[in-house]
Amino acid sequence: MEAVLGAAVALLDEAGAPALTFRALAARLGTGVGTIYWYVSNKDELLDRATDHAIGGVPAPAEGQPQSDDPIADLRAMAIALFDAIVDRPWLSAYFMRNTDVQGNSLRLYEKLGQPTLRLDLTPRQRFHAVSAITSVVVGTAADLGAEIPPEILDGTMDRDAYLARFAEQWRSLDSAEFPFVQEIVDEFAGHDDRDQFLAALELTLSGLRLQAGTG
Amino acid sequence: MEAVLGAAVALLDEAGAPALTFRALAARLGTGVGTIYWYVSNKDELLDRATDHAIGGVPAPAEGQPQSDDPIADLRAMAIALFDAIVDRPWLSAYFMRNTDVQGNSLRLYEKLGQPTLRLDLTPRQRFHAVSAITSVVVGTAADLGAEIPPEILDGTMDRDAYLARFAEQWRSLDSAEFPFVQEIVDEFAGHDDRDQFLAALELTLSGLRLQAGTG
DNA sequence: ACCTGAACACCGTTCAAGT
DNA sequence: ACCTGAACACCGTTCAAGT
Repeated sequence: MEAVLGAAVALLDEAGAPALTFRALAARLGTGVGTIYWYVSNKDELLDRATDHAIGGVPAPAEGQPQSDDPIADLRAMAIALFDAIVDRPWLSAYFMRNTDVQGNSLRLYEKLGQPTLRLDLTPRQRFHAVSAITSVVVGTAADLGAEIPPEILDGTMDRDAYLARFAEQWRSLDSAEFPFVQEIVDEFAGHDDRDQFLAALELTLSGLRLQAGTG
Repeated sequence: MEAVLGAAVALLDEAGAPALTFRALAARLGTGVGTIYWYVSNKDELLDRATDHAIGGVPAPAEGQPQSDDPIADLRAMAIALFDAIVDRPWLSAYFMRNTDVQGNSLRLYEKLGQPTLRLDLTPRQRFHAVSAITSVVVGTAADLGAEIPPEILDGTMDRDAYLARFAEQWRSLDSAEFPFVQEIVDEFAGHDDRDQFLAALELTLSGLRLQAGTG
């Protein structure tokens, strides 16, 4: 079982979700396709378990210094740790927290992410919504970061800047009376860094949360 | 072409992404599979165009009363309109804004979503990040809303409350010393409404944004 | 310019058969 | 209890051939 998940994660890391097929997995394990079905009842469960296996390796930053005096800072640190894990493994975003029945590690990470909210002056409902919001920012931005990468870039045929520039050029050619906003942000888009984009989105949510908790 | 996209959207609406196959589409159109490849060069492009086709039907709430005196309120209205559109058609979330080359309607909607930020006191970069953050909240929460629905529920075999209750029960059985946060929010989770969750996440981002813009 | 559908190389999943 | 791999019913995509 451990070997199956390890090989599955390896395949996903090497070439993304499409690379994980029962045949490829069986070949890597040196067995037949049927064998895998003894450990896992279908592909969804395979992906759920592989995702949870990978999430198990996400370092909990709160491990060393259990908690700072600022819960918001702890939330930020956890969110960034999760984001970094997903950036390294874009295939994670599609299956994270999909089924906590099978995803014990994901549930533990969810707990870690939520604990700092217990030190904020919020209702249970507000805490639940806050953590959902943060998770959604992390998974949402990390997901379109993974989706954004077209085959041309992975090939190395075209680099990311050139890819963005192509869009930027097309956007610049739009009528500026009809597309004032797109014109306004096209330069930002052309040179944008995904991590900055994520951090900015996270900061908006966190400052909204700080306001809601009446802290600072 | 129009007919192809119409039929594709119909298939997606009826049974989700897995239902859209070239064979099913050809059958519905009364032609051969090869025909579709004359209009579209592969499945990704088919999904991009179908998504954009559907996005074209999203009502721009700013149409009637072009803008209120509160840009934040206009942002909220646009975000909610987009969320509602995606809730009705969960398959949208995976392809929205993936390729604006082909997605003219999506770009127009992105523009509409961004325009209110022009009336806020922000830098271009802040405007870009704000709209990205809002888009990410909308798509992120709407996406796991679509993913959350397992076959058992679509069948009608089990209703949503019972499904959530099953998880809640499992969560309640966890050690409360190790999982204090999960224990704290389990009741909220069990009865949660996805729309409320989205609205709460949106509100956190918007209030962070209002703070950043120094308005109100 | 537009359509056709057989053919190819893949999938996930099952199952009778083995140890 | 665990493994095997041929077989089945599907995919997306191509292409020689038609109008």
